[in-house]
Amino acid sequence: MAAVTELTVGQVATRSGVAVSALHFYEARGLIRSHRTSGNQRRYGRDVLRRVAIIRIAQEVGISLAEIGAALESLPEGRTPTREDWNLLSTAWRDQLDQKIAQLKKLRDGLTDCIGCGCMSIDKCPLRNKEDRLSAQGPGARRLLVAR
Amino acid sequence: MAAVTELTVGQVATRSGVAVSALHFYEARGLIRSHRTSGNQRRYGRDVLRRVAIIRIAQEVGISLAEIGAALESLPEGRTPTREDWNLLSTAWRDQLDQKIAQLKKLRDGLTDCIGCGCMSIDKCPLRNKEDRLSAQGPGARRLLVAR
DNA sequence: GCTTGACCTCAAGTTAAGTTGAGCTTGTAA
DNA sequence: TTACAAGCTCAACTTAACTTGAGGTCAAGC
Repeated sequence: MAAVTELTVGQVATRSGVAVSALHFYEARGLIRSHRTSGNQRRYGRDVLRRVAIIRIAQEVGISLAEIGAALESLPEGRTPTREDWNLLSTAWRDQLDQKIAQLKKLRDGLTDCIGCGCMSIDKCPLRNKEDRLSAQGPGARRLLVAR
Repeated sequence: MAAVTELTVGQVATRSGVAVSALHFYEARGLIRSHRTSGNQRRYGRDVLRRVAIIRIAQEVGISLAEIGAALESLPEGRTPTREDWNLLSTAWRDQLDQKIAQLKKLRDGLTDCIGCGCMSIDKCPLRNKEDRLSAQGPGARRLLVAR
């Protein structure tokens, strides 16, 4: 064990808590990169750990891999985020998280208001009316699922 | 147009804002029920509107169709919720929503703390360490977050 | 030098929640 | 009575994020 500069997939998997297959997958999606040994095996620099950590955090925030990839890509030279970059990314992602939280809170308040009210009787419930409004928006109105 | 007691799929779709195909799907999953005309077309009682409204609300809370089905099923006689039942369901679901909100808040606070900190150096970040614990749950796509 | 565990590639499977399409039947308004 | 919108069934497709498996290679310890 001389220089511990290079990591195998297995080592990255162990240290990051992400399956080998997931790492392959991220690489195929362009989220991480590796170079190969003469025997065609992947070797990673240590910065891959940071990258993977960022990916997982962003995923928890609810960001899709595609968006994460775009965010990383949009960094100058597509580099692994420095501390400065990370501030930008995490701030943006925190804002998204804030929005999501706010949305869920609104829904919860709706639910709370509904408990014990006459909602189920007919037509009065704010939650249900919200539904109605959606259907009233034109012929063949369809409720579109908002992308995450 | 005598008794307006029975609804066709199309009518239910229009009034609930849910696509016909989705109604078929819910029926296949046992979430709603219909009876058939002599010509094999579906007819629904009006209570289906209430059921569908409940299903959509629960989905928005982040409950899966399977869980929604189980909840409805667990009602005595598998009936469409009365106001009393609805109180139970909505209370339970609100609690789940509360938990989800709390979880996201924790994540946000973690992100906030991380902004500008030395997280990216190595091993110190609370978010990263949390990740380590969080690995390995099961095959297939993992739904980490609330949809929408 | 051989065995064994870690790797490699590529294709196909998985889950959720529906949608889309083909081919055929019903119901209703003119 | 006929046209045509609305319904029916069933299979296959969709997206995201991976996992699983088959069939074959690499590397390291004994």
